[in-house]
Amino acid sequence: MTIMISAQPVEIPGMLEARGISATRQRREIARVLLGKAQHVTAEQLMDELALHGQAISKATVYNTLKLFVDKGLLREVHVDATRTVYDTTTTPHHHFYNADSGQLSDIPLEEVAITALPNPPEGTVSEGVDVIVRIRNR
Amino acid sequence: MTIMISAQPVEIPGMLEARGISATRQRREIARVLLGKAQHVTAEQLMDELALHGQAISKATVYNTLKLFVDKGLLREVHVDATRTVYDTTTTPHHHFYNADSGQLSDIPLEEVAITALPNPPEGTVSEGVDVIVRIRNR
DNA sequence: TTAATTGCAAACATTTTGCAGGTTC
DNA sequence: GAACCTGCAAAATGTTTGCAATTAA
Repeated sequence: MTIMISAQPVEIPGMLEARGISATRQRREIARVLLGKAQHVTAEQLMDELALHGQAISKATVYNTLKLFVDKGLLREVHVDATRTVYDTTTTPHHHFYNADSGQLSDIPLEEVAITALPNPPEGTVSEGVDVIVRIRNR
Repeated sequence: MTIMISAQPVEIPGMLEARGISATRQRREIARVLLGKAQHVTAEQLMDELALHGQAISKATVYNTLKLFVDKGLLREVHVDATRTVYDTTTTPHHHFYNADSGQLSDIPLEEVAITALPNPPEGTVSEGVDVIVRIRNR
């Protein structure tokens, strides 16, 4: 049996510091689990995942950290379901399929959607971005 | 002072029955407040509005009725904010501006958005529709 | 008169908060 | 050692549920 003590890449603390996030143990752990691969995760799924690896982190800290990572541009929130917030590790602009049957989200690369007409934002406002959600259902 | 007792159009009960909804007092009242004009309303706003007209309806019934109206195609749910469900009285396909500062939603008519490329839905799924949300911010 | 509907209060689920104790620089 | 961070438990929010009383067909 192999015992893995802190098998995290050296890059993680650096990546956090680069965003002005001090790299505490909990934040490194969450970064290791979440970042580095494209995925959509809820707070609960993250807590389960952490617990599975014997790295349980309190609810408060998980929520604090998710919010911090969103503020610092490491994560994006996606709202498709009224009940929970999904955190998306892909922070560059892109779109989503949302499977209404399974609740699953999947990414659509930006270049696969072409929007050739859009109205101007109302007076006094500026556009921050466009989200396209293609609602799908199992056949 | 004018006392208005049940100043609702005759059409409402008919509109409800046409959808297989029996027209109870509460449902007629909610239909009267909501339907017939394009708007975006939360459950709480609806309850406040009803209370304001001396027609308070219990939370359970408001939620039951909103869900019923959605099932029967009189309303659409919109999810832009993690915390609450917004009910949209416009049930035909269209898109939205979402003001992240004020939380305000506004409609974009279908024809003002042109999408000229979209990927095919994943194997085993079919598309149910496309929602475009233009996130805006006060200048 | 039988089934459907309502309303209350309690239950739920997710997220936030207050604060005491720990950690970091 | 000062500021920041964590974790617990409790609070807050929005929504749902169980069930007895009421209303509708």
